[in-house]
Amino acid sequence: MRLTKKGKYAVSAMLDIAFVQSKSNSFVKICDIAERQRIPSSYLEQILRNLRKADLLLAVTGPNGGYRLSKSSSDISIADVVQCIEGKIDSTRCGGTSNCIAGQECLSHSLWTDLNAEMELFLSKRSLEDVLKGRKVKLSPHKSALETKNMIVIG
Amino acid sequence: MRLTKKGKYAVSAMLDIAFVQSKSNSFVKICDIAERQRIPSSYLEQILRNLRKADLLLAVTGPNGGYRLSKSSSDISIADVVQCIEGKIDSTRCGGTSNCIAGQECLSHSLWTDLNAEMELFLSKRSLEDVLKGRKVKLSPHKSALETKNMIVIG
DNA sequence: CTATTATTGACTAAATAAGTCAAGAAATAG
DNA sequence: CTATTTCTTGACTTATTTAGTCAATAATAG
Repeated sequence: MRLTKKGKYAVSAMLDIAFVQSKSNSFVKICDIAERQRIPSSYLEQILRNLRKADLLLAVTGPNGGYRLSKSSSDISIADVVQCIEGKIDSTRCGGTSNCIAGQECLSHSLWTDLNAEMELFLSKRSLEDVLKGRKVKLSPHKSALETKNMIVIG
Repeated sequence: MRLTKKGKYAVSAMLDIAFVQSKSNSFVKICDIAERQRIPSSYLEQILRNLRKADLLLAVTGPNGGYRLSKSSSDISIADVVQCIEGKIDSTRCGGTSNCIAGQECLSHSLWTDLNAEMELFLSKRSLEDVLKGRKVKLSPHKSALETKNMIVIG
């Protein structure tokens, strides 16, 4: 299981949407998420696109459009989000074929697959809601231009 | 905690050395490890160099020289090896400063640090010896040139 | 119609990982 | 002492992946 900036952006974006939704019920725009979460918006486009294709998000085009979660934030795990973006990554040397070396499964093979399973379990036990509730969400104490636009610091 | 091919090569090499040592007590040469584990030998040089600098290996130059573990295979964890090669990597967006966004710790911050801790724990609970014992080590059933050179398939 | 917002896909740039090389230094067998 | 074996070092190249950009398109509300 790989974990890059892209996957973390995705989680941040999903948490942002989940949070906004829990307050207002309106659709959330790419540019707003990008601004709050400090993610390049054209990059975020790509990411949300994939989350939508995986049916984790719903999108509505046009004025007052934007994104919403496709289901409750308690029904979407962090693993769902990460796997959608990073893909099913196997962490073995052989690419999961067990043909590591000269047609044999290597000794470290199960070490890596076990580690992988461990990570997946960890992330699948945590829903967006769990993570949101894990911390008090508060407005930033600073008063920058961004923050006055109802900035939510939920990374 | 990052985990690249390089780190996996390192683990394979350490397991190889641990295994050979458990049988013969002789020093293990780079080129033999490289051949058995299918690791480019000039790349492996780099890797073993780092393991040696970190005092996980001892090296002896000259005829009949090579490498040995600096301590018992039960006293070297997979985490030791991986961290030596990959470095202490933090998996947060902020680089561990907790200044993720606008000076605030992001919500996902502890998610990533917790995941990191989980991985580190997993790998530090497993010594080279544990991994070696986890699987029957056997000679390859095929009879290639390589295998006849006492090839040990322990990846 | 017009403004707003997502959609798409091809593109570039930056970063990192993977691998190579050549010259050197240490140890030892003979 | 000398030749050989083996590790040592650091700079180098190449390949791969990640990160990010852009411009044109489609959908929808008012």
